[in-house]
Amino acid sequence: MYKVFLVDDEVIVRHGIRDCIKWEQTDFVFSGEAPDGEFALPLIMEIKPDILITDIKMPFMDGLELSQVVRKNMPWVKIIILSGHDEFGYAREAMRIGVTEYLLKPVTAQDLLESLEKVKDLIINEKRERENAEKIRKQLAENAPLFRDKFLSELLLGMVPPVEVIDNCESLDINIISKFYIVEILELETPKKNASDGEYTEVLQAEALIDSIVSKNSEIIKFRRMLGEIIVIIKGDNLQNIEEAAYSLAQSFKYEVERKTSCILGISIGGARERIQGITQSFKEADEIKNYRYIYGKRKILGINDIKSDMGSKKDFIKIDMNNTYEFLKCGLKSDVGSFVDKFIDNLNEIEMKSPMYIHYLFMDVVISASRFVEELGGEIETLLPWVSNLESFVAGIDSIEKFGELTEYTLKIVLEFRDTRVERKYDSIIKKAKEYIHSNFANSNISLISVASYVNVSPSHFSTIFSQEAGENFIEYLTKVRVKKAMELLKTTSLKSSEIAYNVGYNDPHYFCYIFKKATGITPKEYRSET
DNA sequence: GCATGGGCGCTGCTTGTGAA
DNA sequence: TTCACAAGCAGCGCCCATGC
Repeated sequence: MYKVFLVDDEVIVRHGIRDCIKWEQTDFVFSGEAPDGEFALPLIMEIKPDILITDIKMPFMDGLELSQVVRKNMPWVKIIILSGHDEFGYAREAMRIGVTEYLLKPVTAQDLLESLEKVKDLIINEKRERENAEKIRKQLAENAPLFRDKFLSELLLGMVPPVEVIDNCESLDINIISKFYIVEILELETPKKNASDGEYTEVLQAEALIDSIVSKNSEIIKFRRMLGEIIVIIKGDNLQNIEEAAYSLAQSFKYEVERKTSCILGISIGGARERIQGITQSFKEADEIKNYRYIYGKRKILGINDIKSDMGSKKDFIKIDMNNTYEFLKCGLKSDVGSFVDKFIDNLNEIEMKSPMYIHYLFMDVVISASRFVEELGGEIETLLPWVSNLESFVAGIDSIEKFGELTEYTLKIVLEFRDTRVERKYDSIIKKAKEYIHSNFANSNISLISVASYVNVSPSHFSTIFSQEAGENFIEYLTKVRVKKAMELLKTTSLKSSEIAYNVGYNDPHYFCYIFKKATGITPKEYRSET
């Protein structure tokens, strides 16, 4: 019910409104009346009505003055002005004050009820908007850690304009302002192969150790980009000090993590850069340095200065187009493998890059291209070339260009054979596209067979049939598998409640999520989280 | 308060069939 | 080969209850 308070100096008008409307048949209750503004004010303060109906011309305090005071002290009260003055000045003043309705006398019960209904709708809408805003605010607060990581990831990639960076940092309580920045990428690896061996626990323990170091230094912003990869942004006012701080910090991380856990920690350090945009530049350098860790060793702390000489020779290095291998795998013939590899080796001779380090690097690139290609065809490179699972030690055995040529030829032939066995599967591209769509949208609870079928331009029933045939499982089974896998990751790597994880992986009902999780894994989310 | 389980009903998915 | 249609069934969300 909405409380209505009436102010009018004419008794007849007051009684007319009070008695002519059958208040009990409406959503309104007549909560009080007064002959002028001054008399009305204390009553309004006490009764706290939802709607105030007031005449304009009254002794002591008129309707506009009263409206002004009420708007100031009780902004939620909606005001309906009754006036016998059809003058623009009054209406304009009423609008300036924020009066909701303006009615000209004489007013019938029907007119007033219509106005009251309009005001009621306004109150309901405002209430709904307030509730929605509160809900959104609450959700934002709950998901703040996720937003923080997402925002910082985008900052690294240069996707956020500087003005937005500062605004977002303020709202996320991140102190970003500094003269210089250095980005470090920390990569954690465990010797164990799967989660059940306690890999997660080891990685989480290592992260906790890194956290304890970071928490002692206010000049560091740290976040997790993905499981096992931590980004550290170091701030500093002085070029020399910030570089020293970055190396010293990296050593502290490495010492603590490798002494207290079985994790291997590799650290890539970008150059010191000025301005907020410099964070992206420093990150790009650190990211590039990551590639060199395959050459220099995974356990190393590598900075931009450590590899500058090698980066300089890259202009020659790029003469060998890395995409060639991938393109050859897509279109080449088995009979052409020999000549393709010969051409590759000729290029190597031409640019005089015969050191084992570069040969190892090139062979790795061949394997990476092959691996990418096989995966796109739905296969696994380890099945075709078992030594890939121990690539580093395998590559270390390549000691000449001849050996490199021999192994490259063998690798390409195996992958081409595999490719030729797959060409018969004509739905591969549709299934692949569908799976990619599912992986990008599984968190959306509205994803459905129909939406995916529409995305790949196939009718739902036909899509359902070919998906089951080609993927070996039906659409729902696949979607559930993707969701449960993500949920397992979130359970182990975040402190989100299981209900929040349910929403994050696309289930609107935490209970149903729990049921599905148990069905898929044999244990409940809670039991899974507490497992070590 | 949160996680989980049981039950119920609606919705959407799967699958078989037939037509274009 | 692709699609539409229909029947049956599983998925999903909601409500209520229980245990921690």
